[in-house]
Amino acid sequence: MTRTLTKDAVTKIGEQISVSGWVHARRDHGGLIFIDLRDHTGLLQLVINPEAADAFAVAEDVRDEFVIRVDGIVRERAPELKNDHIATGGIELAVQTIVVLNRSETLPIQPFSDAQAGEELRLKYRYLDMRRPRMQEIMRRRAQYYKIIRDYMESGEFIEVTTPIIANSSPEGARDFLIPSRLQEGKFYALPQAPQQFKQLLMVGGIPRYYQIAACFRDEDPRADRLYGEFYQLDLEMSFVEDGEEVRSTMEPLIKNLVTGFAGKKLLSDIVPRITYADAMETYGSDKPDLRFDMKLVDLTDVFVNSEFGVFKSATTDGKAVKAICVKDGGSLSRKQIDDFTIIAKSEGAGGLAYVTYENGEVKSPIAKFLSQVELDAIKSKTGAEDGDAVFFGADVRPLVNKVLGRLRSEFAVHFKLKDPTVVALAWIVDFPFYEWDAAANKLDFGHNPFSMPRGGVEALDSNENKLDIVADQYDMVMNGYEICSGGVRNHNPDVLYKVFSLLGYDKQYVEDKFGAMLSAFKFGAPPHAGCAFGIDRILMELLDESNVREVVAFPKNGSGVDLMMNSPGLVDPRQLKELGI
RNA sequence: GCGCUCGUAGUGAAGUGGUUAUCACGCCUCCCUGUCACGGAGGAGAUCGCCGGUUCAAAUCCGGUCGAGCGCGCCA
Repeated sequence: MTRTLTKDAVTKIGEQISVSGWVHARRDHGGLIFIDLRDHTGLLQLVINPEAADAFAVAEDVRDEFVIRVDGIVRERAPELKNDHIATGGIELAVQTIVVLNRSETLPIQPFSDAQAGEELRLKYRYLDMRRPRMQEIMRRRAQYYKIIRDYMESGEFIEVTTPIIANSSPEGARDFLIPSRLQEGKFYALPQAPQQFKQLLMVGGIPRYYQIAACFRDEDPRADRLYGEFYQLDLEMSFVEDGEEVRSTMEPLIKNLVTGFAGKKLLSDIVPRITYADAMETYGSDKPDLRFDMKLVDLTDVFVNSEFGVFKSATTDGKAVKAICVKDGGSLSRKQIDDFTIIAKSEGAGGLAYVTYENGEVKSPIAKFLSQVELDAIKSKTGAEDGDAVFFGADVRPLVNKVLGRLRSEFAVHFKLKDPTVVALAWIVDFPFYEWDAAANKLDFGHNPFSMPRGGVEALDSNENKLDIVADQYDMVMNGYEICSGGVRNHNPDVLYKVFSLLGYDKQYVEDKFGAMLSAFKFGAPPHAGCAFGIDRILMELLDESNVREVVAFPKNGSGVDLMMNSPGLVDPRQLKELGI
């Protein structure tokens, strides 16, 4: 007999059917046994009467999560016996035979309990955790998400190309996963951190638009929004594109559709703002601001040029700044809570956290006595503070002030619950600086991506006195404070590529050694091109309201890079090592 | 590498110096013919992550260590 799904049993009243699944629950009344049979479509109540003696004997021994096949007659339940809580609650299966297809030991975790097991156990027994409805839902949602992405890219005439997984170590960027070569003893492959060079070579190869849901591998410590080891990007590149806006406007509708159509959330604004990196840092203190709430940073440096308050006055010269954020209802914060925010400010490098609060038209503040009335009035008018609000200050070198207040802005938003989970705020952050100052190494370094084209080309590289002022047509997309995409207009000119590296002290030979394929390819008519890559695990996490990327991945590694289920990484046989010359 | 937090039956939790370490779920045995979170009676199950210290007395306090989560560094 063909197998019937539990959800389809309702259409077969009076018929004999065969159903397979797991024993979800068993209720033994002594002379009558009920079993809730579960398959991927739902639950179906089985009724086993003593008259079916063989089946009854089997049912007495069956336990939760046994895998069984049952035959029986579908019958409608009497009105008083119907169960509204399940889709098949109007019917039940009067069982004739039960076959145990597989037994189950008592599960080490209870997937169907309200109290969910700790993550360590869930990952060790992921195949059991996956039986939970929530995990089942996430797997299906992920597949739908992939389909929407693929359909969009295909309709935009992007060509899917699979690039090598066994590739080369790259000198810049994240730590590589290395693979020793057996045939070329002493040499190594590496797993790609991203298909960056391959996709650029596809452009030279005349592929007009490329995309791939690409596996990327990085041996860096994870975070809640960052997986260890491997993760997936929607990677794409477009040829003959000289302005990043073309990439941004091409991809924006997909992301909007994922937000509204796929996730059913509201867009904060249908117009996705373009914010320069410089403006983002000045206004939000972050290059990935959460725009669901305002709380902008206000520059008050001018107010304190002649201040009596030394801390502020001394921060008005030499590239320093006095800035503030106004926190609505901030006056409700307790002394203890302000102390906790002060600890956060200090952890970001601030010396302290000055503040004023407004209550019944009066200013209350530990620093009020150092401030003139003119200054107090300016603070109030420039920040727009009202009764009940608090204004917090940062006074130090400008980038540090931005960073500290940017962090506090996010923390205040969490405290005052301003991050509406039903709303998604998108933004493009554009014009990233090409170089940045690496304070630890005391040298110039690449800001984002050495393969992007500095605005102005070679001339800009030569003419700019301060190399930190050079920007690139390089852009990130930000979703609710998460960086979800990074891209740029690429550098397809060998001379410019030599030049950008030479400013960091790398000679021609170094560039040729490391990027030989790209350099020689660029000598044979490389079209201008631009692209980007979306972090699709992270986007899915945010769209499905998960606070941890591991929740949207079938078999993630834990924070120590260990697969608790498979026990990887593991030891290998010495003979394998010998064969590899290790 | 660093910081913060956590680690108690199979699972999830309670227990902040003092009897036999508590509860729920799960598990085992018996009873039960309309349950669907079935019910009833009984039972097993914990060297309180590990090592050391303080104390008359430690799950509880202290030090170390291992593991986990979050954050920083890192992630072109």
